[in-house]
Amino acid sequence: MARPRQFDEARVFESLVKVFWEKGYQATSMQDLVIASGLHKGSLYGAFGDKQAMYLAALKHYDRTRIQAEIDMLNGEGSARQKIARLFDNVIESTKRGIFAGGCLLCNASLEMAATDREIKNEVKTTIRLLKVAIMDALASQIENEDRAASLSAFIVSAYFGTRVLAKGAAMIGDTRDHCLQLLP
Amino acid sequence: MARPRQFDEARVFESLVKVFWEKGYQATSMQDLVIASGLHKGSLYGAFGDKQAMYLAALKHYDRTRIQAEIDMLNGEGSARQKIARLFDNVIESTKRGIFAGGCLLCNASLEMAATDREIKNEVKTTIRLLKVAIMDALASQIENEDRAASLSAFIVSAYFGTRVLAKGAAMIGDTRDHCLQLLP
DNA sequence: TGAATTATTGACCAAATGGTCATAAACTTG
DNA sequence: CAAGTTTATGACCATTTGGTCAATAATTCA
Repeated sequence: MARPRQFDEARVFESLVKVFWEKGYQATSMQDLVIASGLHKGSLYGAFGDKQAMYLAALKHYDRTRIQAEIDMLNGEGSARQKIARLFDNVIESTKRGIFAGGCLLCNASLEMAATDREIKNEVKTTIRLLKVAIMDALASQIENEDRAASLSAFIVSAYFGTRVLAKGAAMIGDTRDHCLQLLP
Repeated sequence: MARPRQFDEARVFESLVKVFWEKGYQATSMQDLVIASGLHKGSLYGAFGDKQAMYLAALKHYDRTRIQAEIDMLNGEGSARQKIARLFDNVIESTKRGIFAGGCLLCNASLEMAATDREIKNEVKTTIRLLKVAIMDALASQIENEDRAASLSAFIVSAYFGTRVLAKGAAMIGDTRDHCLQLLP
């Protein structure tokens, strides 16, 4: 063994997430990352490799905290209605609280990076799938037909990401939740 | 009067749209714009002012061609069902044809630029509103309750943009259309 | 034709970009 | 402690960035 890391990895991950979440990949400079993380440039490159790897690490951290929290909620107690409602309520609430204008790093990554970076596309794909499965399981208790539950969950994911786009441009999120709920029995 | 423009403005607009559509704002360099447009750097700056203005001009051109085409379709002949179905079919088709992975410049602009550029946020906002109104009018023939038509149209816009996000990351667009149609009488 | 006005061109620039590297520091194990 | 190994540091680098500008060319109107 040798000299151990002196920085708190979790805290560094968190700072990278915040910068990329707020500014996106291209608009974030190494300067931004240095300032946000408090580390020196060399340390960042030593720990991650390059800027793309930093983004990927940040995205994965985001998925395993923010998105996983939604999945846990979907796997928890409550009716399907309650769970789906809460999924959208969380978007509405974060928009109101102004958390990067209600944006979502996963959603941003899909649009900004999935077309050009294979690894990120993979991460996006698998995380979206996990979210879809969690929704499907949540619906299972109330929708017998498996195919119907599958396609309905895909649809809810779609509507969910749509709110994330609209949150930044126009404020028309409110109705999306109610109409999704109308589709439930 | 004096020396007139020598380049075909429409063609230049179109080339700017394509570059920004494919790469986004930050990832597009002036070099890219110079190559795509065939103009020299000085001419571009002379005609537009700066890079942000080029993006805004490209976005407006996109809105007045691609988005307007959807709005025209919504204002045209056919039942509400047919029109909404076609809205989503167009996304599915462009995804299959590989047009920038089914992406949408308006959607990208909302996520990448609306938070930092007031003018672009405005353009995004008003265009989304136009789209929503067109959908509402299309629904009017079959939905009496005006409030219901309004909120349903907001919802469809949301689902529509969601497909644009998913088109890049995962392929789960198909079901969205059908579920939207289920909401129609 | 010539004065006035605008467009075109491409060389040029300061600043910022992502990334490297030699050196110093800190820790583990024998 | 000393050898060995990893991390931390910040100066450094080539390249690219968005943007400017003076010179030239093309056009209009008197």
